[in-house]
Formats: sequence, structure tokens, C-alpha cells
Amino acid sequence: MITRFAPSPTGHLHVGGARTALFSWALARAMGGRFLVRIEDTDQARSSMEAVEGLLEDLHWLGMDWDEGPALGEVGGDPRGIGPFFQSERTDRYDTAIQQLLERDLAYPAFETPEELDALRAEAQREKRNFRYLRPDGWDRDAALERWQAGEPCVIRFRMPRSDVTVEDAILGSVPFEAEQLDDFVLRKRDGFPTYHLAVVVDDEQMGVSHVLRGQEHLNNTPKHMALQHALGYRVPVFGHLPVIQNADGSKMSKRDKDKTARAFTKEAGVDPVTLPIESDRLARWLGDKRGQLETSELDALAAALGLVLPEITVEDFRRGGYLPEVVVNFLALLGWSPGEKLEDGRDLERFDPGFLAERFSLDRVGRSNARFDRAKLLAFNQETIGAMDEDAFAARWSGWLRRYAPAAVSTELDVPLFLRATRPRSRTLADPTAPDGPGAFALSSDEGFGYDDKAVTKWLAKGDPSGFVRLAELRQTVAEIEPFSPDAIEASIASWCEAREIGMGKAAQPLRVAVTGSAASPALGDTLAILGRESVLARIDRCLGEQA
RNA sequence: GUCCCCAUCGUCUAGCGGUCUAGGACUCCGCCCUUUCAAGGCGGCAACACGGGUUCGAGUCCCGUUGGGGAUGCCA
Repeated sequence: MITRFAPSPTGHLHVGGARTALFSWALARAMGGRFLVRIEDTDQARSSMEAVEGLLEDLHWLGMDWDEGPALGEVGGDPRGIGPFFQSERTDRYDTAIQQLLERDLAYPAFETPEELDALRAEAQREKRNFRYLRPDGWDRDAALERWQAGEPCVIRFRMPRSDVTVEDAILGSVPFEAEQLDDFVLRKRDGFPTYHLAVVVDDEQMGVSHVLRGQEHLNNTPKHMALQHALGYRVPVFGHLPVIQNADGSKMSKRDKDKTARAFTKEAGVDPVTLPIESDRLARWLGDKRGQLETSELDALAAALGLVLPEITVEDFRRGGYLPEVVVNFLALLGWSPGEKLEDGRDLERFDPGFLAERFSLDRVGRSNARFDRAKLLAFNQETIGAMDEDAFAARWSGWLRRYAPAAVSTELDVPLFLRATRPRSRTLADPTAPDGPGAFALSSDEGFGYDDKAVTKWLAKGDPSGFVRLAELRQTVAEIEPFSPDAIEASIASWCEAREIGMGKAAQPLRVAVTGSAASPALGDTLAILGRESVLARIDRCLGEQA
């Protein structure tokens, strides 16, 4: 068995692609087969080398390895001599295939311009007809070949056989397609590059791919691919079409969602284009073209300029968001696959690592219905995994994330182990401890840099008899003398202070907490104060007393 | 419009004709614990889209309706 993942390098790996890759990888691993990666860069306008590198790194980060394909460290290579793995470097092979088809009159040049085709489509739509391109009956082959030979710009189309095709899908079963629905699709574009349809068929054959897993959005393409395979005398691989991953609103979760969100927001915001970080002609074109896509960097810049939060779509988005790769893999695997096993206590087995998938994955347990991507559940999985790690493992993961995404977030003076002890149980992602509104925010601002929550001040400091301010002033003295200034000693000292006055801990803890963090919620009091350090705590108490009382 | 796919709690799913008064997870809501917020423990709400068949028996099989999704590109 040979499976493959064949992304087009137009940006980071998105979650749909990640799941396709994951299932393909897991299938090969579970069946003792091979898994290869191929880069489908036939769209010259949109492909880039940075995207290739990003894609490979995303795959690697998720824990997948490939036996054949572009090299990334130890992974990849070409042991069978089936490369290159970039379609842009395989054009001779596509030309050969096209030549064969042309000679047998199974393919032919077509000279309509894109504009003419657009017009034909528009006309068909007006008349509520289905447009499909077919070679006319009285077509003059010699004349067409002559024009082609003369170098007239054209595309090469496949002569789709006028017969019904049934796709035997390993997930969906038999899927019939009527001949009337199939048209003479393009094999080679005007720019000389093959279309996806031709390239994928040629490469899968030449690379010996036996099982093709892909999203259901490709199901309609499959009869075309099968017809091509028959025409070229190729083997037909086993196809498996995976259900679509949907957004919360039920639409397909796609890379273009970022463009979609940004486009809608830009139009609505009604800002002067000159103030935006994108050249105005390009911006106008993008705004007017639903199919147009900006580069990731452009989108990020635009979002920043507009104060817009782009939807998380790519693996990199989730990595930046502080999700763990094994959790992403686990969650993605559950979107359309389940092990179908119960634990001893009657719960479903649903938490597993990539190794489990690689051992147990099978096509017969892949679902057929679309699945919505539920952030809440992903977050819950991430939190649970973070909570279950031992301290060192968590610290290592967290600092790895910090170095990559927020190297300046914490000062060198911070007691990191203590900080993490306090923030980890309150964190759902690696980004949470240092998030601006996260559980560790109080420790990351200067003594003057945070604001006081009015409600908290009123409730815990202004009210009461004696008031919180009065207690706070008394506590200041106690706090100044705690030795050592450790969580346990602080807790013990405050507790005995309360005991002596026969009052509950809350009467002391809350005024203190509000004074040093500005809010009524923070980690345990001992941890909170110890993280700040005595000096900072006293400074904040003084500030509070002076500013709020 | 046309073609294709799909249909169990709000969401992800288990269920492959009787063991289903439909199980689990997430979310949500209570209660406990508690110096706050979390975490943790316990409990609760919540689904077989509808209509016909087939069958002794249907969430499970068939057909239709409705609903959702995908495709309809010289993108992949």
C-alpha cells in the first residue's frame, strides 16, 4: 500500500489538509505501507517555496513522517527513484502523457479565451442551463492541430468518453455519475502547465500510489480522473473521500475563510484604502474577486491595521495559539474517525496519541457525514493534556512556545517554576499564562502598569467595617515581615493573622488580592504574592492605598 | 438551476434488526470543595428530521420528502 499527501503550496497547512494528511499517513502506517508527500505547485501564480517549507514543518510538527518526498531533516528522500516531488519539475512527464492522448485523438486543443468561456457560462446561467464544454461534432481536427502547431495560444482538453462512470469509494460506496454531467475538462493550461487533474493522475501512477484519500470536495473530480486513467492505461487506485470539516456556521472550513473574513470586514469598515498596508490596485482587485487570495503576511498586516481577528484555520494558527500537536492530531482524528472502543468505565475511548492512530487507523471506521470544528472541545482536550503533564514537561513545552511566539513576554527576574505552578491549572493553552487577560497577567505588568477593577475595589476594599482599606493597611505591616517570602509562609502568616482576629481568610485575602492584582481573581494568594516578591507587593499595596482609598 | 454526498443530544460521536426506557465526550446548569479564579469530585438538561414501506420486530434495511453540505475554474 502506498498513500500520499499532495498539498498545493499556497500557504500553511490548513486543518482540512492536516486531517487528510493524517489519515493517509495513519493508513499507510497501520497497513505497513509507504507514505509519500508530493508538492502540487502547478499554479504558478500562487505557489511559493516558503509555503512548501511551512507545509513540511507543519506536518512534522504534528508528528507525521514521510518515506518519500521533499527532504526535511531526516525525513523524506527518494529511495525508489520516483521523484522529483515537485510537479513543476515533472512537466516532461505530463507532456508525454498529453502527447499520447493527442495522437490517439483523446485530447485536443481548444482555442476559446477565458473571457469567451465566462460569457458562455453566464449565458448558460441566464437560461438556467448547465454549462459544460464539449467538442462539437463537426470539429475539424486537422485545422485545430495546425493552429496549435503554429503556436496559437490554447488549452488542451480531454475528450471525455460519453459513458456513465461509477466511482467505487472505500468510504462512501458506489457513487454513480451520468455521462451527461461530464465535460471535456482541461489537461493543459494556456501557460503550458498541466491542470491538477492531469498531474495528479500521472503522478499517482508513476509513484505507485495505491490509495488516494482526499476531501469530499474532490468527489466530482473522480470520474474525470478515472476516465483519464483508463485512457492512459493506468491502474485505478482505491479512492476514499473524507467528509468536509465545517466551521461553526456549517460552511466548509477553508483557507479562503481568512480572505473572506478580511474582505467582508474591509468593505464594511469603509476605511480609506490609502491607510491600509496593501497597494491600492491590488487591494481593489482582491476586494472585487471572491476567488482572490492575499498572502498570509498581507492578511496579517491588513488584520493588524484594521484591528481584526482572523479565524484560526491553519495548523500554524493553532500552534501559535498554544495548542499541543498531539492534541491537534487527536482532535482532528476524531473529526470523521473514531476507534469505536469503550473504556472499562463505559466511556468512549477518545483520547489517544499519534502512535495509537498509526496502529489502529482503518478506513472502515471513517464516517460519512460532515463534522463541525468545535473549538470548545479542542480547548478542553488541550487543557486536560496540559493538566496531566508533569512539571518539567510542561515547562519545556511552554518555554519552547514562548521562545517562538513571545520571547519578550516575561522578564528574566520572574520565578518561572512558581509562575507556571500558579498559571498552569488556569491555562488551556501554552499562550494563556502570558496572555494579556490571562491568569499570569498580574505578574507581567509593572507595579504601576495595571488598572484597578472598580467593582472589586468597591466590594473588597471600600466596603465593610472595618473596611478593606483599613485591613489592608494593617496587613501591610504583616506582609513586610513575612520570612521567608514563600507561598507557604505567606499563606500561614495570613491565616494566623485572620485567626487572631477571628475572621475568615477572605477578609484578608481579597483586599490583598485586589490591591496587588487589581482584580478579585488570581492564583492562590501565597503564589500570587510570592511571584510578585515582597518589594513589588508592598509597592502595590502603597499604590492602592494612595490611589484608591 | 443541475449533479454528488450526508442526516443520532447545541457540537463530536457509539450504535452495523431484538441487549436502546439510545451510551460517551465537549458545552451548559446545579451541588460539593474553597481566601478569589481555576482545577477536582458528584449530579442534571439534552437526540434517533419527517412520511411511507420491508420485517414477528427498525435508530439500524429500502423509497420519498425536507434540511444541510460539496461541486459546477485554463484553483487544487
